[in-house]
Amino acid sequence: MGWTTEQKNTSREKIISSAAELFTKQGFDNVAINDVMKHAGLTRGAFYNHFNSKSELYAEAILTAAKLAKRHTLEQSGFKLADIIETYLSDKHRQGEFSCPLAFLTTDIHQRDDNVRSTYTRVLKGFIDNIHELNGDEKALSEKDAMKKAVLMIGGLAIARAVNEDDFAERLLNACREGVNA
Amino acid sequence: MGWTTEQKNTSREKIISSAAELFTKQGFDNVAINDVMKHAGLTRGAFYNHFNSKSELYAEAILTAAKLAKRHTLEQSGFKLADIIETYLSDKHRQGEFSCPLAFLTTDIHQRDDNVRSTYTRVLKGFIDNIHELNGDEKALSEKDAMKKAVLMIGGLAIARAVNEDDFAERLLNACREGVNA
DNA sequence: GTCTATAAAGGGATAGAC
DNA sequence: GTCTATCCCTTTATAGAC
Repeated sequence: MGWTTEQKNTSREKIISSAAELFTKQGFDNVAINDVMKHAGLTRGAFYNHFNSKSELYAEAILTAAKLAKRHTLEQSGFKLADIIETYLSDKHRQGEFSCPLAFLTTDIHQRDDNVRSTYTRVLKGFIDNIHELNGDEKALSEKDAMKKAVLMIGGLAIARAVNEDDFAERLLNACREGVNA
Repeated sequence: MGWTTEQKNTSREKIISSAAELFTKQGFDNVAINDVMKHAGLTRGAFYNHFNSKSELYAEAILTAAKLAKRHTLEQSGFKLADIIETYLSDKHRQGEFSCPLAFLTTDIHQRDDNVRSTYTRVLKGFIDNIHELNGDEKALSEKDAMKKAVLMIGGLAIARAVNEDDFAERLLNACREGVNA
């Protein structure tokens, strides 16, 4: 039989991008391997030819979801920090039009294995680094200040998504927008 | 047979306090009804005599867990806002020596039903109100400022718990402590 | 009200054919 | 590499005895 590595890679990519979307929006436990494979146009049995466990896929999905969210955010806002904050702490983000795994999966991560938690930690560090870079060299940001901004963005979005009152959530996002820009 | 309402209430309280502890630390999906009942010294079958569903218990557990966390925090710190922040954003809290459901369950809530989300929303509003009260009348806090403090506390703790590097988590908590006090 | 037993469904992981 | 079929375990919820 002729299965090229290219075909295998294509399947793998499809699985990961499906997982990125489903896991980020629904969390680890609410998504079955079957869901991911169906979404990727494959069946269950093929899964273990690409990954050793659901958890391993989850870690990959977090990386890809973070890249997708970053791309989406920059495309919407350009490279000015204030605009990026506006996009990140927007109602559209809260509604899931796009989805940053740092904010959508925050408390899910603590329940997972070390591989997943290390991945999350790495992505979070990248997020904080980006804040430094986007801030420009003008008014040298301390690590503390960058962390505070990151927490207001990620934490603010996570909390606003938990709340089931739109106007209250909007006020929360608004307060955070102001706080990050301060 | 003589089952008094008092005995029923005692059982109910045991179930709820067990649920408060287990759910808050492990999330909704990682705790089975059986776990809660065992922890309460009962068996599965008795559960549905007290609650209609796992989700209904979860909502009750969030209320009780919030009260317990508040009590613990105030006992540790007294009523000065700066001390309370110190306790809330402490390594002990991150390690689960006590557990605020707002921070431990943040992204879990979005996956649940409206009853649970309403409960979370209510507890969060109470948290923000407490910030106002504890701040004293001296320098009238705006709603925005109280929300920013709440997000730095709840979000900061939630994120610090996801991270699996102690020193990085400690720097995060530290940045938030400074941010809330500012 | 609590117990044991069980129904009924879901999901992670594996086996073997193609 | 992907498919169908299946093992096996967990879990929510219910039934009926005490």
